[in-house]
Amino acid sequence: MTLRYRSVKGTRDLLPPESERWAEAERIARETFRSWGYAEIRTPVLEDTALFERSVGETTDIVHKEMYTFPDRKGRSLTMRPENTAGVVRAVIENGLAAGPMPLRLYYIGPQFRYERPQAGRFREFSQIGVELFGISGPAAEAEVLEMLFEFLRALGFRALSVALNSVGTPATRTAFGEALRSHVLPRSTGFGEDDLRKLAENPLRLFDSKDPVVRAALEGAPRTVDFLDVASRRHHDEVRGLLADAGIPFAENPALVRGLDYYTRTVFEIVSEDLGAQDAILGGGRYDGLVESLGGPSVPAIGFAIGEDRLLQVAPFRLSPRACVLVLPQRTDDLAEAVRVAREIRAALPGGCVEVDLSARGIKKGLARASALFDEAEARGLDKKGMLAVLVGERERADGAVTVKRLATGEQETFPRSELAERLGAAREA
RNA sequence: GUGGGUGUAGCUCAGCUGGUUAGAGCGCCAGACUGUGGAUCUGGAUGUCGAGGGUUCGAAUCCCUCCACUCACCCCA
Repeated sequence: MTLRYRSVKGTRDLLPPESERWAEAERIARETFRSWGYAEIRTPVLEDTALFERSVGETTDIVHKEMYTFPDRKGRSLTMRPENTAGVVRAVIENGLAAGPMPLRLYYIGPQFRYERPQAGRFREFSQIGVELFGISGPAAEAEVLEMLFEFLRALGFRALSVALNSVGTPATRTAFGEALRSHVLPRSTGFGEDDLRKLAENPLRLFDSKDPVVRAALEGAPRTVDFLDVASRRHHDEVRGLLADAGIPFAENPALVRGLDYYTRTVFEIVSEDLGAQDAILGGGRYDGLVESLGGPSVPAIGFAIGEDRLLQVAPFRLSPRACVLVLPQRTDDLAEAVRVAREIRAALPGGCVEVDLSARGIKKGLARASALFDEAEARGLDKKGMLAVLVGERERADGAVTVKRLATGEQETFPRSELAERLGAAREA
């Protein structure tokens, strides 16, 4: 099959009923975050390329080789955001929010772009649901953000997830740790690939992400980030763990956890799922106390996380709650106008349900056959199977000012005056 | 960027070591059937067999190149 047009590599169409699940997950996210005092922020997809080079880190792979960067018509270098924290921080500074009352609580939902080879769970256009909390340097910030996160995950039906936790300390401890790590690995680096040698030279922490057995072996007995923490970071980390335990949040220390973005300080965390492929991280986050200042704002501490919405939805156990559904079947096109009026009344009587008119008006038989097909798919489409009704509008009904209501699950049906429609359907829904 | 796998109808796939008009099931449309369902029967539409080139009397089938999809590395959500 040779299609003239197809979606761009790494992008995809989200079709019903999956698109309905996304909408529901986003609704739950908004409801949860709002109840904790977080408000939505929407920032542009396009930003100045330098913003990401400065924030995400010039030695990271994201900036190195994964950005959608291009010159606009005036020759300015623009980039489609590979993540949303940098844009949020830029917006917070630019609009004066960083100088306003703290804490500042924000969340976002939207598409992000990275120019990578697609594979299971990884796309060039993907969506993230993220949260950023500004202005709180104490461990209460970690506790709040993680407790809210777990409330959201539980609302999506997750039960067994645990968050992996580590501390990368301050930039100073990070540098010291990097040096120590390099001295440990360098003598054992024979057999390293080109990429790993580059990482060793530029950003040795990143070696922890490697799946190469040679690298893994070289990391045996390597120093750990926690051993290099300054006193304050050490205490901060201990307090975070205490607060998480108090809040009943399942977590596990992971000394090898090093996030891929350079701006993290102290706390970093992530959650992985066994039900995904090789790309198993469903969310990641951490503290970034220096980022606001380094992007030209005041010195404001901050913490946040980003959930990969595509991966989240792939493994989230929740299902759509069933909706009542009514199909109005005109016998012939002559009956269509009346059927549309009947449907209008039913919509008013059954808020939150769905009412469909069979616009093809191909006769009662075909209409009911179609209704049956819909009935079969009801559960997959998130419809309330038991409550599905067909409303027949034909010659006889119009002559008598009546409608016929048929319950699809049982086949029982009843004809009654149109004036009783709302009342009868209300009762039928209860039954 | 590197490697593996796969490309035949809307979907799932069959098509043996090359053989002439390219198939099945499901789905779709119509009729049987102008007022009662998931059934049945009949008919119909949709394919440059991923694309281009080569070998051959003859290619969906063999060879080459390219493209797309997919999985993994890398990296991350």
